Formats: sequence, C-alpha cells, structure tokens
Amino acid sequence: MASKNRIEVTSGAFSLAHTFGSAQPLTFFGDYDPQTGRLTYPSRHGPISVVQRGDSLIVGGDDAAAAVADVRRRFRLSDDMPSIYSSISTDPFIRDSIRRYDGLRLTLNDPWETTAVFILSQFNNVKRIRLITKRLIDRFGEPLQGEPSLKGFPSAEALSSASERELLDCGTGFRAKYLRSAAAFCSSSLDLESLEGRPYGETKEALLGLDGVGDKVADCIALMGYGLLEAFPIDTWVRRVMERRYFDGRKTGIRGLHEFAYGRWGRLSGYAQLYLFHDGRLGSKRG
DNA sequence: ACCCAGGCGGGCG
DNA sequence: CGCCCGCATGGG
Repeated sequence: MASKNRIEVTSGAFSLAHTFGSAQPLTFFGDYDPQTGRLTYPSRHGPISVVQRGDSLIVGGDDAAAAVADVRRRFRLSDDMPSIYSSISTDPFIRDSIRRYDGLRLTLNDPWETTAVFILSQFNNVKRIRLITKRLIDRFGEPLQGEPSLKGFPSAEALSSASERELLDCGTGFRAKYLRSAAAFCSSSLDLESLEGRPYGETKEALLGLDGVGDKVADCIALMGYGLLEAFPIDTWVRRVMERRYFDGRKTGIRGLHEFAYGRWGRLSGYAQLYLFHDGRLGSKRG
C-alpha cells in the first residue's frame, strides 16, 4: 500500500546495503546499522533515515515530503537502471560485477562536501577518511536546526578559518594545507554551486584549479558532486582491475585508461567505474 | 615492526 | 612534458 513516506523502486535496481558499502560521500556522513539496515544521515531538514524492505524504501524525517525528495535526489532514483546496466554490460567482467552488486547506485552529493572528502582521500584509506570526516564534523560542523547533537559537514568558510594545527589535530596530515587552501578558495573566488549544470570539461577544469585536486579527485567531484556521468575517476583499484582485465596485466598510463573507458562506456563511464571500483576493492578482500 | 591506503605538488631531466 | 619522489597517520 502506498504512503507518503514510502518509495517504490524498480525490482532489483536499488540496494541500500551495496550502496552504503561503496565509499561515496553520503556513506561517510551517514550512520548505517547493519542489524536493522537503517541509514541515518544529517540534512538541513533534520536527520533523514532510510530502510529498505524489498523493493520499497521507507523514509523517515521531520518533514516527510522533503525527506522523500532528498532520498530520491541523493540516491539518483530516477536513473533508469535496466537501461544503464544494458548499456555498460559490454563484457563478462563488468556483467559479473553487476550481477554480484546488483542495485549498487551512484549517489549525488553536495559539491563542497565531495570536494573536501576527496581531497582527504588522497594516499589514504577508506576507514581513515571516515575517521577524519567524523572528527571534522564534531569539531567544526555547524549544528543543523539548532540541534547541537546534529551537525553537518563544516562549510568551506568554517574550514578556511580553522588553523592548520586544528586540522592536523583531526588527523588530516599533509592534506591539511590543501584542505585549508581549497576551503579558502571556495569561500572567496570559486562558487562551487555556480558550476552546477555546466558540462563535464568546464567543470573539471575549474575544479583542477583547487589546491589538492588533481585528475582523479576532480573526476570524483564531477561524478559524485555534480552527477556528471562521463567522469571516470581512475584510482589504484580501478587501475588494477582494468590492467588485469582489459590489458592482459600490462601497465597502462592514465591517458590510455581514460581513452579505453570513454570508448567503451561513453557518457555512462561513471556507472562503469562504480562497479569496477567496488569489485576491485571488495574483490581484493574476497580473493 | 613493517606495510599500505580511492594522489598530488614540486623538482628534475 | 613525463617521470619520480616525499608525504602524515592509523589500522592490519
């Protein structure tokens, strides 16, 4: 039965568990309880919770309509997954990953949050990125709805006015100066919101102007902060998987990998990357 | 104890 | 331009 806090999804086209396990920004800001399968994350409408029951998502929040809209947007629920799966299923490797992680979705995140998280991601691991993110929120996050217990990720202004020492105390390490510099730039010269709706090339070029943002991080922000699906971030996992599966184990330059990806998956490269990354990262533990 | 993690900036040839 | 190197920290 339909209700205003329930979203029906196409059968098999969404998995909250796989999506939460995929190390995207939303998963760094939210709390996921594997027992109940409930994800809770902060928003400007207050805390939002999502739990999956088969092909239904049950959404909780102070403002039900706003919460449902937020979930639809952040989990890209209007993406036509059967069509996307069909388009990117170009070979047995990616088909196998899709079968294994059916319902894994890209998320859409705030551009500044995405920028900050991926600056922190360089030469780092997922567990520690979560740790640092949590410390930054606890220390510099601004209370939402006047509730001190509910904080969102700190604004660019807040982080630019923090001292390098304070950022170091959160465990940011050598990335502290990058984060501070990027925060200063984003709170003065570059309005990240104004990039929304711009084409991939322009967006990436603008992002590359930020301290601590190179080719890979810029693609992550384009993909997960702006929803530009032709972005194809190449990190160690994706590189490893691609060389093993598509290049017969040969070392291949970033340039070559980008050309291969765009030639094969085109405007949906980002979704292909998500499945390659997830398969590579989890597959290495699986053996 | 040792090794590695969703790269990047700077310096050099 | 392309390559190579150092880099802060916490967990396995």
